[in-house]
Amino acid sequence: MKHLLKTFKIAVNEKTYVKDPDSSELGKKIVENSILMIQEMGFESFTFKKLGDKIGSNESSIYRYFENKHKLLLYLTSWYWGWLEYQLVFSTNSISDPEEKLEKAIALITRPVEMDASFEHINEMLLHQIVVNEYSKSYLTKEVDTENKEGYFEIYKRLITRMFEMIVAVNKDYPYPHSLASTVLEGVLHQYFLREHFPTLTDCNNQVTPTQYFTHLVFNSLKASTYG
Amino acid sequence: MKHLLKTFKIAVNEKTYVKDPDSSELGKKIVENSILMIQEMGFESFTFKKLGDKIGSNESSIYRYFENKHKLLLYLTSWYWGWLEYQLVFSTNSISDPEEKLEKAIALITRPVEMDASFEHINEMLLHQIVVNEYSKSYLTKEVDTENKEGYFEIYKRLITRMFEMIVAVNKDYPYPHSLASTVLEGVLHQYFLREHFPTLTDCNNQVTPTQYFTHLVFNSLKASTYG
DNA sequence: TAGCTTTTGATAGTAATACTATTATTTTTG
DNA sequence: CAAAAATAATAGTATTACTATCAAAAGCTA
Repeated sequence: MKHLLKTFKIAVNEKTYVKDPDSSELGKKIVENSILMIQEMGFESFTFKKLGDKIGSNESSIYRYFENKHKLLLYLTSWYWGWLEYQLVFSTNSISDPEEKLEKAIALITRPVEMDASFEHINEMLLHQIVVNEYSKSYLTKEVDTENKEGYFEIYKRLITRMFEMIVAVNKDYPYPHSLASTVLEGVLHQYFLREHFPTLTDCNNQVTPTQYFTHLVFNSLKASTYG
Repeated sequence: MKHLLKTFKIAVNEKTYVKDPDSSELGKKIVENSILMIQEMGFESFTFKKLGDKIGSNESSIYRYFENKHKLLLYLTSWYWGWLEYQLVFSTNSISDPEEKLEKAIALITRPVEMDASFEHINEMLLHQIVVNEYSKSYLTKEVDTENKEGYFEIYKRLITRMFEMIVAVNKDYPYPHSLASTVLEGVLHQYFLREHFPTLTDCNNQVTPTQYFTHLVFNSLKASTYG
């Protein structure tokens, strides 16, 4: 995907970082290599000490950018959702037919991630893997309500709301548009996870895409006026 | 729910424990109080040391029952899925009509949990909360493939397979029965979570139940022969 | 380019976690 | 009652997740 502006920036909640990692080389190195390391060793094993060693920098320097690894995860995943939202808006904006628009939106949200050369220090495909494997951990915490109030999940919520609006535009009488939107957003991560680790629990594989499954799911839910 | 046999026992993978917690008073105390504590403070803050203090027992004694808290979580969640599976089989067994059977199955899986007096040391409602908040963490790990091979997720997989079979029995031409089954099982936990922490992202509330939403979702997917 | 500010690095230190090992004590049971 | 099993107590280790302090380097500015 090509951007018109070279200086285009994904805006994430400023509370996720102490110092904007986009503002320095070290900051970008922290983000770039944290993506590589979290994907490689998993969020649990990942530490700022190890990251410091890897980038030839000091643990204490990393703490000047992110309070802790939880906040870093919030930063990375917010960035991902912001990036996805940008693509969603960009590519559905001009479509006026509601069904076509929703179909396009589902395709975009469920498709395999492609690299985006606009952000040199971010490997979007690895970041997608991180979102699949770790995103739930960012909200399945005792602090979720506080953090929600502080706006850490705004982008994700906005994305779901956009899907909600597109669903309503197709069928204003469908009774569960919020739940359907959140099911798709969360469900697609789950199907990608299952395809990798529990292939017998999903139909998604080399022949069948998550896009086909979720398109079928959503449109048949919306066509129906019976049941429930 | 009443059982005919007082000695009825949910069978979980023996590898989850070092010594069967059902085999002693201390074991039952560990299980009972770990449920209370994990629900209260969250899995991350929960430690064997704190549990030991709470039950007036020693940390080292707890290690003789469970290798670590991850294994304890696998034990607790496996127990929950085993308990749910038992209820599912029990209450759908006698139903011959496939649609009615599937409808009953969805209702059971999506309904709010009721207490079961057969297991005195287990608070099923709190355990359900734990499954909602922590289950993903048991498989979103770097060890998932090894642990899957070792059978730690067998009961959950069997539950999904049972749902899969019921779906196929209703419509053998539906192209995504595995994905639909896994979406319902995982999605219902998610909807319960959203209802609690992100009410704007779900339609489930005091008026609308997860059962209604998922019943609608599944049956309209199965009725359709078009799309996708 | 000297001098000031900002950034980064190095070192040290703390409380807690997640264990393991050993030994002592209590409880069970044959 | 003795032996075995279970539990408790204590100590110890490596690692984590930080915080604090000070030194060095880089950048910027008069």
